[in-house]
Amino acid sequence: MSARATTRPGGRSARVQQSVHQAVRDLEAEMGRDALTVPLIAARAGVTPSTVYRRWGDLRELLSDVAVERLRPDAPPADHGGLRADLEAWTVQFAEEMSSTAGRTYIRDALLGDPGQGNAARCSDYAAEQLKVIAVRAAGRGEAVPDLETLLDVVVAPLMYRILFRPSELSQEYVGRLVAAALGRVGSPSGT
Amino acid sequence: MSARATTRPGGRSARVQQSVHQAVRDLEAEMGRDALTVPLIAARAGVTPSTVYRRWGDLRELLSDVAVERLRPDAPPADHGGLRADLEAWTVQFAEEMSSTAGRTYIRDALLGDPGQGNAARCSDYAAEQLKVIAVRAAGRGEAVPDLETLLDVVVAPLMYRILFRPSELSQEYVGRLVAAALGRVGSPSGT
DNA sequence: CAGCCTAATGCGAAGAAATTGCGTCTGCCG
DNA sequence: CGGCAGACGCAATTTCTTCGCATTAGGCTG
Repeated sequence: MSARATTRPGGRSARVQQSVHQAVRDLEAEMGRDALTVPLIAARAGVTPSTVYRRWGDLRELLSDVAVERLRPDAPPADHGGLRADLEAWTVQFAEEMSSTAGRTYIRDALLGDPGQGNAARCSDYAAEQLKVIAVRAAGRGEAVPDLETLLDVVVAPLMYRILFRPSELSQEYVGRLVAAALGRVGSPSGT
Repeated sequence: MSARATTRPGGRSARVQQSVHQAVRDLEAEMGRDALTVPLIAARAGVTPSTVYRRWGDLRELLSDVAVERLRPDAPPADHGGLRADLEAWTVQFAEEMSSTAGRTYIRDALLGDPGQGNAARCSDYAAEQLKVIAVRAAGRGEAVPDLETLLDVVVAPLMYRILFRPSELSQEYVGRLVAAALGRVGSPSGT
């Protein structure tokens, strides 16, 4: 289980978590991610190392928590008036963010320090939520929309696979082809 | 770059690498992966910790190396007489191996301790090589075969995405659907 | 085949990080 | 207002990590 705020926003636990997360972000920007250590972060956050170890277990889990937080979308997908436009815009932005050096690092961090796969699932849920918004919006316009599972399989999965396993450029044309493939599968069966 | 045998098979370096790799496999089986430490592995391998640190840098990279080694296919894909049968058989086996607890751990280890993405790329290359064998074999029979990039996008990527990000069962029916989707895309454009 | 040369390993010490027990304090709840 | 549970600070201990130096194995040349 990840360390989430279990107390109210004003509580001490919440303050400590916020302070530690902020320390991670600051130090990451200042000295680079590989220079991070628990004692260093703790000192910057104004807490003792043992506090960090007790709450997060180890550095990997802490970084995983921070990374997931950074991967959370900050706004609903933009509305471009049509399913294809919405999908393409969202996918291009997604690909850019995730394939950047920082994005890849966050994904890897999120995947790594993650005993129960919970953080990885949250990453996927973020994408799924965004896609669902697009899908519902399109359905409201009366458009036929691909299944959510299909979108994840056809659009998101290939992007993430390339980002994680096959360092290569993700051209806009390629992204467009993925979206086209998804749109060609309206109504396809899904599920595992 | 990963620590590979740069000397001849009989050299001392090669012996040390083999010994350390074997120690990792043994200890992983005996005490569980989370109990592994560099000093522990070094002691079992009959070397000093500093040797391990010098050759591999840290525990993550060592585990990454061992994981990639374990993910290497031990045999070419079986020949079932037809493209669809070959693809389905290979994909089912791939999905089973990779979604097992051990498989997931190896994938994560391979991804993690990997500065230049080299080990992750090797994982992808393993799958690509196997698929290429199947594709060439089918082409030799005169069958129309999907592009290799398409196979990776449509078959491998969704499997890996689900394994890494969405802990769920991979039914044989689902695998069959992925293969069917790939076969329906014979001659599709590819590339990034 | 003998002897040198490079590179990797062993060893040991010093520094840093991780783990743990115990006392204290915060803040929630009766 | 006072108790109680959980979280935190502190400090000692253990373990891991890094580094310089000496040694040795194995390749390479003459």
